[in-house]
Amino acid sequence: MKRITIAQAAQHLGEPVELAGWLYNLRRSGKICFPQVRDGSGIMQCVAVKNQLPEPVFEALKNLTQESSLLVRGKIRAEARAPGGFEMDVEDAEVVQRVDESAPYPISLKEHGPDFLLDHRHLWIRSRRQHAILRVRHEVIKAVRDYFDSNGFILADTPIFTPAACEGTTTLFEVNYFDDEKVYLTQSGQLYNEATAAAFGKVYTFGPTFRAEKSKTRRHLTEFWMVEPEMAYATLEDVKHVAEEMICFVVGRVLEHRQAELAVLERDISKLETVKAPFPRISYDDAVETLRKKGSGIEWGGDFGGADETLLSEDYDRPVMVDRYPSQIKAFYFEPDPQRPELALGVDVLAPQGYGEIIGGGQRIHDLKLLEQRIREHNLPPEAFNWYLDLRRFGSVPHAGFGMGIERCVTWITGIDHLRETIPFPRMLYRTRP
RNA sequence: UCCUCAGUAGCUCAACGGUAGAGCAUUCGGCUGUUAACCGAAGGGUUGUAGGUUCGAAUCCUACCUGAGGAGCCA
Repeated sequence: MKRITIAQAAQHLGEPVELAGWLYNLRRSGKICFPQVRDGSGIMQCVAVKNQLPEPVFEALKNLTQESSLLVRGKIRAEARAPGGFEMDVEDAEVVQRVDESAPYPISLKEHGPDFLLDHRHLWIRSRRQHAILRVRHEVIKAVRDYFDSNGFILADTPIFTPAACEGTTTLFEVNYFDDEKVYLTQSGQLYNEATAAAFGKVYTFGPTFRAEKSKTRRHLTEFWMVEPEMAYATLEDVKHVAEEMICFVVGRVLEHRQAELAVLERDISKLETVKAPFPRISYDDAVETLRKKGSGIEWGGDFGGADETLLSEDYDRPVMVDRYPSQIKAFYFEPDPQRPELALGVDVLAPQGYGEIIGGGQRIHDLKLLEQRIREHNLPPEAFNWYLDLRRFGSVPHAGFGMGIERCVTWITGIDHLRETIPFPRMLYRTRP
């Protein structure tokens, strides 16, 4: 008998097929029962009728426990009464492993608190909502990679163990293993991206990133995934264009391929359909002025808080780009604005509906003398940056890039309220298990 | 690191100074179209920990532990 996935059911109506999965839920009467089987691709309601099945098969199904693994065989037909629109008439079934009732599956279909669910994350990811979120995550990552791959970018991965900080040493995880020097977990692949961009022209890195920030908010993870493109012979304007085009591509892909998942999550699709170029562009100066009119206490020279980002984004139906921040609140490598050297040629992209910053990037300093000066001003160890300075000694060119936090992007697109649900196993300040 | 809130049955919660309860889950019984099925019954508790106030504390006080939200910082 042919084994199919539930996602393939519509192509196999009326044929004898086998599903291999787990018991999602079971409703039963005396002589009929409705096991709902999930197999990772979907959920199929099955119907088992007592007088149409061998006694042991019916009894085994009728008394099966939640999340027991099983094989079911039968024919699938369209059925309006079944969730999903299809239903299998069970002709045979085989229990692979029965969950013992003395220690039943802990996650019921009722409500649970976050502490309990996070402790059971290894099981929680089986539930419908988590399943939908992680499938959107997969689509976002695939779309991001497809976008860069089809626009001339080379994937050039950067190291996880790094000898120096990108943006300061306070938020680094130290690794005590290497004999000759202190090594840290990467907080950004950007410095290495600049090297690979000078080798390949347009590159991106995609991987995990670590920040030892004592952050306890719904927007932070200590370990998160970031995609970082970098382009040689590029400016701030190129970054804005690529960021805008990439976001539109990613949102379009999710709308195209993940309608079912967005429906499970009850995402208001109309809030995503308006995500089209061009995105509004405002300067930091104008943003501060707007915020002060809206009642924020922000002073020129300060960075935006979460509330400020929400205030800024609420005027728009698509992401907004804010550029030219004061250099003092940006990393050492930002190119100064030639018209106003106190400003950095950096841009942040703020997602709509208060989801905050999803992209940060800009143009890098390409002048050797200026970069050396900035390294001194930031009290960074010059010897660690010697190779980085080589990039300004050997064919330095204007170049630019950005980083997008995958989890923040998925949080926005799925419309959920906490980014911990957008990664299979979140790592947070006080949570490293499972 | 700081501020706020919360810890009661496996889970979600109620009881707010006077005998610790409900729904779900589990077990048993009933039901041939259920939709987080329903109906009946049963088992299930050192109220986060330690001290204190009181005739009496889940309830009030103190400290600690754990978690959540937020600030700062960031994607």
